[in-house]
Amino acid sequence: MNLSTVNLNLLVALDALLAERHVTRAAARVGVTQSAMSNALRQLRALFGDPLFVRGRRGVTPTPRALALAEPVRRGLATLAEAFAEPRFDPASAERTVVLAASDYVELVLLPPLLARLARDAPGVRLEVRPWGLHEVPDTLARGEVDLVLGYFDRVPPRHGRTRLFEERFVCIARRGHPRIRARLTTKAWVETPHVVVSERDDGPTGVDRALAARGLRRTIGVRVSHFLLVPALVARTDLVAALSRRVAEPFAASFGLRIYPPPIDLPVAKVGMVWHERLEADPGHTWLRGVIADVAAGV
DNA sequence: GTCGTCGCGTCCGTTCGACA
DNA sequence: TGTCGAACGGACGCGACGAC
Repeated sequence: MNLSTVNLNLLVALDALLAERHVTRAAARVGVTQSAMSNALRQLRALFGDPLFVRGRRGVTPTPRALALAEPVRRGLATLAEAFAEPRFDPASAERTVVLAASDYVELVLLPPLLARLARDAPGVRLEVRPWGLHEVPDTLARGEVDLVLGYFDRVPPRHGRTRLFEERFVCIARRGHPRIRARLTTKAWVETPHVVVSERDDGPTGVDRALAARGLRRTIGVRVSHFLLVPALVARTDLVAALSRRVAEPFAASFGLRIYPPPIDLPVAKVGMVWHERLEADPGHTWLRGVIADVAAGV
């Protein structure tokens, strides 16, 4: 039988007739008139080459052929109903790998509490983190190679969703025993001492540079690196200084022998967020994970 | 965008068979 | 014989679709 020539609504009618064994009640069950149900039965009879139902005392009685069709039709309709049902996501039983793109800074801040939460609530959900800078949304997100990007985003492409996660303040760091910087950090000493700068691109000023420029100041850049976690080690072994995210500076200060200073000028507050492609907007698993990340971020 | 065709469903009326 | 329920046919409306 070529299914493309069959009106599959007839199976719904057949299922109702098998359940009700009464044409009028079967019609009411499906939501059509008795006449339409009678017409459906006529088509079913032609399709299967069998009367399927014969008149009985009160209603109709199924033939052996109709009874044989009952279970396969019921199973088929149940499968279709399941396919059309609203998709659900059960974190406790889900098996899924989620690909994130994030800088080492975001990994340091978010991954430990996020992994602890996943281990507790969704042990089958695994994370794969790809290194990525802080400021730009990678093309891999639109291509489906990455599920979620975390960072500070200047611009988000169209057809992408975004959520703000937390704010980050900068502090200044220098090694203990630095020849120019003692108990207090002055603007003059900070600007004149060479800096470690974290930047994935070398063609533009950072937020710190723009804040300095607004005051007519310009700092000396000693070295540009691409990893935040490298900064404490470089500052500890050289006379370089840095403006660094507070959440990175504080955990490393004691072990690297660093001093943390409040910035001598007001620095902008960085807003860390997550970005995803619109095709994942309604995905139940992705929606759940975004909620978990937002919840974890609220506690960092 | 308009028009004709086709399929499908509704509405209404009629016929037929089973049964109390 | 009256009632109930299935089957059938005709008129009509509606939406999809192709041709122009």
